[in-house]
Amino acid sequence: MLTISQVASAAGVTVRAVRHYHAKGLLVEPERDHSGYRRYDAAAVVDLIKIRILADAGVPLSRVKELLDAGDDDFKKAVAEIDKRLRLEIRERQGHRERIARLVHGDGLALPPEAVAYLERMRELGIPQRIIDGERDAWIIVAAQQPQSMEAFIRSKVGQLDDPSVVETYKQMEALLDWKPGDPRLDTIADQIVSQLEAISPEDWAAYVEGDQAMPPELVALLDAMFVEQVPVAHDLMRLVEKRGYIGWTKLERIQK
Amino acid sequence: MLTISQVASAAGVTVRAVRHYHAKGLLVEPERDHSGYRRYDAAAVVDLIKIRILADAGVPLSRVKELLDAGDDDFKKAVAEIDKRLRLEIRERQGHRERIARLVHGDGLALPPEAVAYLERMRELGIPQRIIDGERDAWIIVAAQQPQSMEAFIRSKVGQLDDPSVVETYKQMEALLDWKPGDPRLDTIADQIVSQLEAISPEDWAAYVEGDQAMPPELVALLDAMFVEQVPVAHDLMRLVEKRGYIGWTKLERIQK
DNA sequence: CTTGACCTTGACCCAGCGTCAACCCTCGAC
DNA sequence: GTCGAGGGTTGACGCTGGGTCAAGGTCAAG
Repeated sequence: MLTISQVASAAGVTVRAVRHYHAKGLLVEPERDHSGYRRYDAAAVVDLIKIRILADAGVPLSRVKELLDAGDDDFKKAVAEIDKRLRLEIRERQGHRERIARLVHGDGLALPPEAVAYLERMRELGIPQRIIDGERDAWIIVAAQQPQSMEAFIRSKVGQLDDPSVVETYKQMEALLDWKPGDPRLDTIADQIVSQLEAISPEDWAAYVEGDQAMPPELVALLDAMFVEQVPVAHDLMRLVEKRGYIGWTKLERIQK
Repeated sequence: MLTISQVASAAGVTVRAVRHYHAKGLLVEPERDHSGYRRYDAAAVVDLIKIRILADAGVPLSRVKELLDAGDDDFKKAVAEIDKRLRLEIRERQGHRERIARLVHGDGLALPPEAVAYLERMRELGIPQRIIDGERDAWIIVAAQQPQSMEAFIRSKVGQLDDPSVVETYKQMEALLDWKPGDPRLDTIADQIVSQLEAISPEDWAAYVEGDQAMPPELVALLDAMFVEQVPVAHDLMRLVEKRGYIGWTKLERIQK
């Protein structure tokens, strides 16, 4: 006859756990001796091991209880499902490994490789770090909300970097970060931006509109808000661009005149 | 400016979680508007996404807090450790998959393949199921306590099944399960067992002793107790065998005369 | 002005035990 | 016999990461 600490150590669990299983009805309470101590037979050890195998596999104790007095068929089905969950959890963890790896690598946050490449490209082209940081934060938010469309979004942006005047505008943007609302130099910038938009060929424009189509309006609004928030003159600039026939920022649209 | 539900949905978390992160000091409380509502900027979304990446990877929130304001080096070290844990968890789950698979397969419990093979061999030899069930339960307990030595233990037992008289004794054991203490037929059984022990060659006996060496005494005691518990005449039988010069059951030792 | 959707804080609830607390029981040594 | 160490007993609170009320204050639209 075994005491509670003996069954517990034989099965590799704690005394507290054994009592917990009694309380939950997973393990039948054994006889007590004259002094009220629980007295176990060795079969209890086997029962405990069964319980641990299931519990270790992540089965909630309430479910373990059901399974212990389930038929052979139900049991097999349940085990198949547990196995499915385990496989899923393994895949999830593999995903988490990738995501935390991206936290340290390169741009220090969770972005898919194509986005990292895009930001890298900007750096190569000499675009100021502050601008790139702003872009990065925007992409992080996009990646969190529309991970499956990231590739398409990036594709529609990456081509623009081939135009030297676009790169030039990005470079000028850094100074603009510190301007105060009402700065007269904004007119020139607005002219530049609009002339670049006008220079886009109709096919490219169509592709661009197509690519941004998938971006939900509230995400566009959020990104615009980020811009307005972080750049004091953003609001002024957007109004100037609007006067010249284009509305928005993240997603620019031609206004009907 | 964003409300709490807007940042929450932008980052893919619940409103409750955002407030929880404030309470835990993970996310700085933003300004409140005139009515006491929290007002967020878009940077909070990026912060939240960072938090989620770490938390999803299984990092406790208290640790996440430390990591958020840790230096680059410490952060990298921490991420390396998180990754190590994730890999470990993946391997654990793979182990759990095997163990639950063994729960349904074959002998219905978590035994390594060599033990399953041993029990299978017993069945082939026509040894009664009740005896095999008893063996199985014993092996389960051994496997739980000394998983690394299972192979050695099994090896030291499996050879014995090649002796037809041993198999014969096993077969007679079934009837013995139902005998009452004091049964006169026990003398014959004890004689049989002892004559089998005497027939073992000195080398085999040495190998047998060697193999059982690794089994800790308390485990031996537990298995003996199991035998005594489940077989009413076990105690009598052990005393009869003892009179003939051998002590124990799970692990038999010659007594000095 | 009302309505319904949001916001606020505070408090309780869950698993799966760990960890006291306060008390009783047993066993071996003296 | 009695003392102390080391079992056992029940009961209650603690921890994580929030979910889920509750009881009210606000906001925007009709």
